[in-house]
This record gives sequence, structure tokens and C-alpha cells, in this order.
Amino acid sequence: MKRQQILDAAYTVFSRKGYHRATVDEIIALADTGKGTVYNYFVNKEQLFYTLVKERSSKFEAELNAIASLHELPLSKIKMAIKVFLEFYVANADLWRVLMYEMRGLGHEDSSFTEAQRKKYRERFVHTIGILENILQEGIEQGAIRPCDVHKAAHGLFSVIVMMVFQGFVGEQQDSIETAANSIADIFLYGVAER
Amino acid sequence: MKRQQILDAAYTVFSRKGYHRATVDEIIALADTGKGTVYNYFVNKEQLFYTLVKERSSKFEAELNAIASLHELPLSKIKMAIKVFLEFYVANADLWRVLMYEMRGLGHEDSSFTEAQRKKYRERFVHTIGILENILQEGIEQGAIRPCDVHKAAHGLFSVIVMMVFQGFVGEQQDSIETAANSIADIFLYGVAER
Amino acid sequence: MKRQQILDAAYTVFSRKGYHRATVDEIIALADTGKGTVYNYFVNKEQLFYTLVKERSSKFEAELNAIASLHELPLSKIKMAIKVFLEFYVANADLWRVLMYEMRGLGHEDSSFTEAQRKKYRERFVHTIGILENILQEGIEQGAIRPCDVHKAAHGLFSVIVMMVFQGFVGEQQDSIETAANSIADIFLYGVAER
Amino acid sequence: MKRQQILDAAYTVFSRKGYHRATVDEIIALADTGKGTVYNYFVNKEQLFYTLVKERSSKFEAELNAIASLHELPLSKIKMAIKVFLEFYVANADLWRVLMYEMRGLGHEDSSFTEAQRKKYRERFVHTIGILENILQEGIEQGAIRPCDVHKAAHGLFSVIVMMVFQGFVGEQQDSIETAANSIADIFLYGVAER
DNA sequence: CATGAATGAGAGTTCATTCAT
DNA sequence: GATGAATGAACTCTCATTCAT
Repeated sequence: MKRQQILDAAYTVFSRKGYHRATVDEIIALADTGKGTVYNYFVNKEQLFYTLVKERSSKFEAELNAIASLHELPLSKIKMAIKVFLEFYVANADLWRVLMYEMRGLGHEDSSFTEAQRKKYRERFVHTIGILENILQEGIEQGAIRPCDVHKAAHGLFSVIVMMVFQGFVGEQQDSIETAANSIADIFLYGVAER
Repeated sequence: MKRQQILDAAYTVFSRKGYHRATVDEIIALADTGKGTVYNYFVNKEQLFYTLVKERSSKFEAELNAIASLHELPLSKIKMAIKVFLEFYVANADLWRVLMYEMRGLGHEDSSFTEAQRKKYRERFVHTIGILENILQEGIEQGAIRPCDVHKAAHGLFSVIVMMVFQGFVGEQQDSIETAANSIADIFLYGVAER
Repeated sequence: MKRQQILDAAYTVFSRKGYHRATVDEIIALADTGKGTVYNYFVNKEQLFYTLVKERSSKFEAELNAIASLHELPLSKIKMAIKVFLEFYVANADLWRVLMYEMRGLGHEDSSFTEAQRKKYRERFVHTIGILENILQEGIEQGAIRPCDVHKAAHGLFSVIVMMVFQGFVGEQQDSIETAANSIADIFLYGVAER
Repeated sequence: MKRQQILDAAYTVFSRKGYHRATVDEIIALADTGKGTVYNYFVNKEQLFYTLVKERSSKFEAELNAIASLHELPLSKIKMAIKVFLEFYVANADLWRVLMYEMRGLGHEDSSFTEAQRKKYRERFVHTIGILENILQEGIEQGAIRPCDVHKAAHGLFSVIVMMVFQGFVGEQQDSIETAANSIADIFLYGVAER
């Protein structure tokens, strides 16, 4: 019970402050618990953060996998995937902003996290974006998508989704998400140019 | 002269470590100067960071403004703008990653920076993305671009550009930038779907 | 039964880590019991340590008393006493190193232990060394030992015994102890000078 | 100047409390300085302690080396060495008690210090006791000392010296030291047995 | 009796900032 | 203008002890 209180509080504080500026003191104040309790459940601040990410990710990753396995048309799958991404990022915008920053994209020298931890995080991203890649690849094979660099294209799509969320262009309501998903899919698939 | 040494060193250290993990001690070690000297030129760490951003931005913003004012076809202007963006972000990837993170996109309560400072940063972004918007708007008016939400479209284009840089998909060489600019423009304009 | 498990574990951990670095967590892990159980049997860490010392001391003190009461020649008694000391300290080297340190020899202001506890420990030492003194005194009265300050001489003998153990000059085997006892007695009685 | 104040305060606090119980807070209170200042001069608590030991040792070691090099009779040298040892340990009793404890004599698993640091300390001890060994060896070669295990004999002599100090049998006055040195030398050389 | 979740005082350490020289 | 010694608030983490079950 305390464990969950701590996780909830940590989620809030990490989201608000980022990893570095978040303090254990603030987390325990919000969780209404003692400092030692945090360290009974989590080895350290870093692992507390990781637990948060892991717990929030797993459902999302499962949903995404499910979509990839469906027998649907690629274009339809893409739209579904975009929607699932939006739902997840809308719900976890702040924490994932922090996570993405702390990972530093590539192999950067300094970060709050150990290299081992960073690798774990990166694998999660690579995995989810990889699913987008697979769908695109499938689309190319079926002639629905133009041949292109699916790795970059998937990253592009991903970056747009995340930006829409981070910029607050998408709200929490289902219809807001749906509308956004349609816009994103439309431009991603057909571009902005007039024919 | 000392001032410039400090700025150069600060650029390196902030880029490597991020805002929080960067220490004044490391900056002065690299700048080969004394700690007090930093505080003679800059009121504090935050303002040192801001100065850095301001100095690096201005040339870029000028270039972008120039493109916007050209008498060229919108599609051509878009490609040019993409190139200028890429050039700038490739050169300043690490510092801008830090900056974008610390700004926290919207009106978030806590950050390393004061609200006043954050507003200044945001205005810079709004301004550069605004130029993209204007070009798109011009394109719509001239019938080259499909009617769409230019605000969001510009942000989408921007996010893809930045992602390409942060993911290391674009190198520092001119031709790498040119190739990337073409790919981005191609998909942004015509989408990935087969016709 | 739990009580004995705790004592055994505590002995091991205190010996390995010293008083301060030993943690109750480590003790209960080794004793395979719960944290509360420790506090059912012992009022606190300090008293647990004391119990350990008391239990291990009593047999040794009894043996030493027995030797003192024998009707033997003083020189012979001295050798026997040295052997008993060696046996005891070899068996309890690590814990007694910790104990001797935490006592701080004299009336020092600060220690891990309360003054009352420290007094108890000191009395045990004074008592065992006192037996050595008595044997020496007996030797002087019988003309086997040169008149000298028996208090200091007994401490000197004691310190050499302990040093031999702490420096690892004496092993656990009976013959190693016997050899060491002979060397110590030889030099203590006759000195290192050539005649 | 602050550096010296910190060293003096640290000396007092480490001597009184031992390494673990000594706190940086107490040291700075006594040194009348700020916490950060300590870390400007010393990397950490461990290195502060080491600096203390190093500074206090060097004069003593030099004196001891000087005696070893004298052209004097071995027995005379032994007495001189004993005196120098007593002077040093009387002056530094408390800190050296702490040091000797934290070293844990041999290769013990856990200690406050890193293995590397422990090795440095041990070398200092080995060195000073080694000088005693050399003097004894010289004595044997010149026929003044009975053939014996000089390594152990030197350790025995050392342990007695230290014990005399730790037990408060020796005061700070020169004559107290002289008297003690004579008693120690007398028994070490000629034993306690009557002839 | 046995347990272990909960606790918080207190530890060592970092680092932006000040100010006398 | 240039300096760096001095500072202390703030940080993460430890661990003996309590107490409800």
C-alpha cells in the first residue's frame, strides 16, 4: 500500500520536476510516508524511476504488439497504432519527457543513469518504434506504402506523435485523440502538398 | 576574452552534461579561469546558459527570416528552410536538447529556470516555428499546399527535423544534410502512401 | 533456539565488521529470523554485543581461575596461563579486537557503549589480567621472579599474547599454540639479551 | 589556515570518537568553519584521516631512521628507539588507537577504509617495526642479543610499548617516559625471572 | 513469541554563490 | 578586472528501533 503511494507520488514529482530536481523528500511528503520506507521498497532513486517506467510501459507495449499481429490492412493498422501511441503518451506525457531526456538518445557520456539502465530504457523505445517499422514494412510489401527507409519513417511518425502530445495539441478525451490520430495519419500518408 | 572562453567552455559542458549536471567548477577548469570571473560576467548559472542560447540563435534566426522574405516558390522555400534548420540543429544538437528539455514545452510549474526566463526561450521557438507556419500559409494561399492546420503542420515538420538530428540520422557534412532535407521534404509534402 | 541463532550470527557479523559496521539486518539475515525477534531477546544492539562477550568469557575465566588455584610452581603456572590465554584469544580474536577497541582502554568520553557497560567490560579484563598479576606476585614471594611492578608486567605479558594472536603469529592448532606459548614464556622470563 | 584548523579539529574528534563515530559536523563545529571547506581541502573523510596520520608520522619515522643509522651499541640503540616510540605514542595515543583498529591487522574483509588505503597504513607500521627488527638483527650479529625470531620479538616489544601508553602507564613528562623506557628495556632484555 | 513494514534522525558529500584581496 | 577560499543549504542514502499484527 505504501509502495503504491510512493510510486504515485514519485510519478507526480518526477513528472513535475524531472529526474534531477525531484527530491526524495518531496516524494515522501506527497506519499505521506517516511524516508526509510522508500528505501525499503526501492534500492535507490534511479530504480524507483525505472520501476515507474516499467510498470507504465508494459500494458502499452502489449497493446501495440496485439495490433501488429492483427490481420488488418496496413493503413488501418497504422491508424490504430497511432491511436494507441497517442493514448499512452497523453497519459504519461510528463514522465516520458523526462525519460527521453535522461536517455540522451544515443551514447552520451553523462547522464543521471548508469549505462546499464540506459540500455534497458533504450531497448523499450527501440522495441515500440520497431513495431511501427514492421507495420510500414508490411505495407511496402503489400504495395500500400511507397518504398522508403522504414527506420527513419517510423522515427518521423513517432516524433510527430510525441510532439503533438508535448505541445498540448491533444487532450485526454477520446475524440480529441481520435481527431489527432486522423490528422497525423492523413499527413503522414498523403503529405501536405496539393495535387 | 575571458568572457568568450567561459562561453565556449560552458557550451561544451552544458552540452555534455545537461543543465543540472554541469558544474561551474567544470566550466572554469575548461575555460582556464577563476570562479569569481564567471560571476563578473554573468549573474548566475541560469543567465550564463541563456546568453549561450541567445548568441547561438541570432544568426540562425536571421537566416530563417531571410528565406521567408525571398521571392521563391513556397515548396522551394520549404526545402530551404528545412536545410537551414538542419544545419543549425546539427551544429547545436546537444545544447538544444538540453534547452528543449528544461523549457518543458508548456506552462509547467517547475523547471531549472524562472518563469520569466522560460518565456524568453519559448518566444524564440515560437518565432522560428512561426516562420515555417508563414511559409506554409503562403503555400496554401498560392494553392501549392493543401488547406490544413498550419500551426500543427509546422510543428510536425519541426519535430521531424529535430528528431533526425537527435537520432543521429544526419551528419555534419553538407551532403548528409542535403540528403536528409530532401527525404524530409519528400515525405512531408507527398506522404508515404503509394498512389 | 532463535536466541542462540541470533547470538551465533551476531558473533560472526560483529567479528567481521566491527561494532559499528555490523548491522542488525545482516545479523538477522544470517540468523534466518525476523528483526523484531532480536529485540524480543535483547534490549538493543549494545546489549546483544555484551551478551556475546559475557557468554564467551565465562568458560575462559573459570579455566584461568582454576590454574591460579593449582599447587604448581609459579613458572609452570605462567606457562599454563599463557596457553589458556592463547587458546581463548585465538578462538575469539576478531570479536575481542572489536571489544578492546570499543572499550577505549581508559575513561574516554565517547564510545559506542554507555559508561556503565564499559565498566563491566573493563572489570572482566582487570579480572583476567589480575590473575596473571597474582601468579607473578606468588612467583616473587617464592623467589622465582625478580621483584618488579607486577601490574605492569602482567599487562606487558598480556599485550604480547594478544599481539601474537592479532598478528596471526599463532594458528588454531594445538601445537602452534604450544610453540607460541613457549616462545612467549621464554622471552618474558629470560629476555632477549645474551649472557 | 582553515586547513590547519580542520586538521586540528579532526585530530581531536577522531581521537575522541574513533573513525566511524566522528562526524564531519562535529569537526567543522570545532574548527569553526563550513562543511564545504573541509571538502575543498580533503577529498573525503577517509583522506582527511589519512592526511592526519601522514603528517604526524613523518617526523617520527625520520627520528627512528636516524637512530637506526647511528654508530652505537645495539642495546643502547634499543633503549633510544623505545624512548622515541614512547614519545610518539604518548603524543598520539588516541588517534593511533583508532588507526590500529581500523587497519584490522591483516587482510580483513571489512573496514572503514579501502584496501588501497589500508595497505598504505600497514606499510607505515611495517616500516617502523622493521627498524626495530633491524636493530635486533644487528644485536644478534654482534653477539649482544640471543638468536631469536626478530620479527616476532620486534612485534612483542612494539606491543608492550603501545600497551604502556594505552593503559596510561606513561605520562607526557620526559622523566615518566624515561622511566618507562628503562623498565621496558630491562624486562625485554633480561626477563622477569630471577637467576 | 515471531514478525517485518514503517520510521526519521543523522551521515557524508556536492555545488552555486559570495566577497575580500 | 580577476581570483579562489569559504560557505551552507540541499541532496541521497543508512540503519537502529518500534509496534501492530
